[in-house]
Amino acid sequence: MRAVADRVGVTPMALYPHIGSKDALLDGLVDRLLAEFLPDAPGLEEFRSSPWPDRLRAIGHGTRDLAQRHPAVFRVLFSRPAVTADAVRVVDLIYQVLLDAGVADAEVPRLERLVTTFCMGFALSEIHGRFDARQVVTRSERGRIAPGSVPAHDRLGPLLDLAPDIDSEYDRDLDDLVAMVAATAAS
Amino acid sequence: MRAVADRVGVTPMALYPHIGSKDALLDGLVDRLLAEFLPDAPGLEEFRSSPWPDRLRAIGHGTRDLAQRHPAVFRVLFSRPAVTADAVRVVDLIYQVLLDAGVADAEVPRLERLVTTFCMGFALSEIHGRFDARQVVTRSERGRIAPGSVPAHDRLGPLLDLAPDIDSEYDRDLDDLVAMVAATAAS
DNA sequence: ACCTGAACACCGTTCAAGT
DNA sequence: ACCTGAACACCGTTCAAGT
Repeated sequence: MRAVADRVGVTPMALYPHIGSKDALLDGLVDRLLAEFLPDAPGLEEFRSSPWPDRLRAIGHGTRDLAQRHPAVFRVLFSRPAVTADAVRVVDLIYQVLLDAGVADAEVPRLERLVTTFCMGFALSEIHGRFDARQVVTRSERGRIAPGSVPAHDRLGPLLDLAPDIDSEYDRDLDDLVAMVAATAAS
Repeated sequence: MRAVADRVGVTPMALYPHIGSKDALLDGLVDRLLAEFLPDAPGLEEFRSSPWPDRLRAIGHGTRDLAQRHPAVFRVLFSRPAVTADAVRVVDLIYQVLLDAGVADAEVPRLERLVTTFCMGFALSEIHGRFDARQVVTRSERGRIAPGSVPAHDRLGPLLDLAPDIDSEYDRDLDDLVAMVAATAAS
């Protein structure tokens, strides 16, 4: 609040009649985030005419890009249901992807939440540090754990010392998500 | 810090020589969270001997239960790589699930991150309010959006006015995750 | 060794007072 | 109508001083 007031060139208290509270300001910020996520009018036409797997991948990458552009506020997307006009437009794009994939109408809302939950969870993990290099537990670190108590680590061995390439990993994740949507549609 | 000090019956500053900083304290908290997540010794035996789809579902539900028991600290799991002994033990259980499912060794770490990212993202969304009732955009609210601009919402119609049953939705999500793991193993 | 008091540099928010 | 000043009730952390 105080930082915002500073940037506006006003005392913090002058903001309150305009924005109500910090929470209300964050609600407004989520709007802006989602509006930014939405392609502009010509981009939207092009988006709508591409095959659904491409659209699903684009939404996945868009989510991640949004998080990287706004790491400090991205997490508020988890605490506010998407109810503004732009939010509904974003959700509509995903609903349409699922409908075009052949997902049954009744399953569309659930799969929308599944897909966005994964993409948002991945983006949040990345910007907040869950995937940081330290996660790769080196063999020497594993040595400190009672021998035989982590059999899968022992079996995978040197594979675990490789730092993952998060970019290409996410691409493969989105491929799996596309396959899952297709499978759900077929069943 | 001040609240912790109060509970301990000491001034806030007395904590610092013991815990270092608030961040270090949160690191310790994550340990406790993961230790709590892990079944106790007899439970672990039983866990290890059950079929892998059951184990995957149990991990999914365990993540959600953990979040509900500790809503205020759950989010720190996103900002710290899992490096403690108990964290490695939890990851090992998931690696073993994937290995038993027949996932190729090289794909196991990626799928571990995919599965946990979804489960953690879902749990976080739930406790932070993203799935709250308001998310269901009623038709009257949609009326305020330019007609025809949300075709998928129009097509799905009254389906969207139904409040979702999050419990059974999560069960179906985990079924889809099991199917995805099986599909990845088969390919 | 361990703890305390005072202080520093912060927060979001209320409310009476100013123009 | 719109903004300000002072104040309230908070934060995490440092550092010299006490026992």
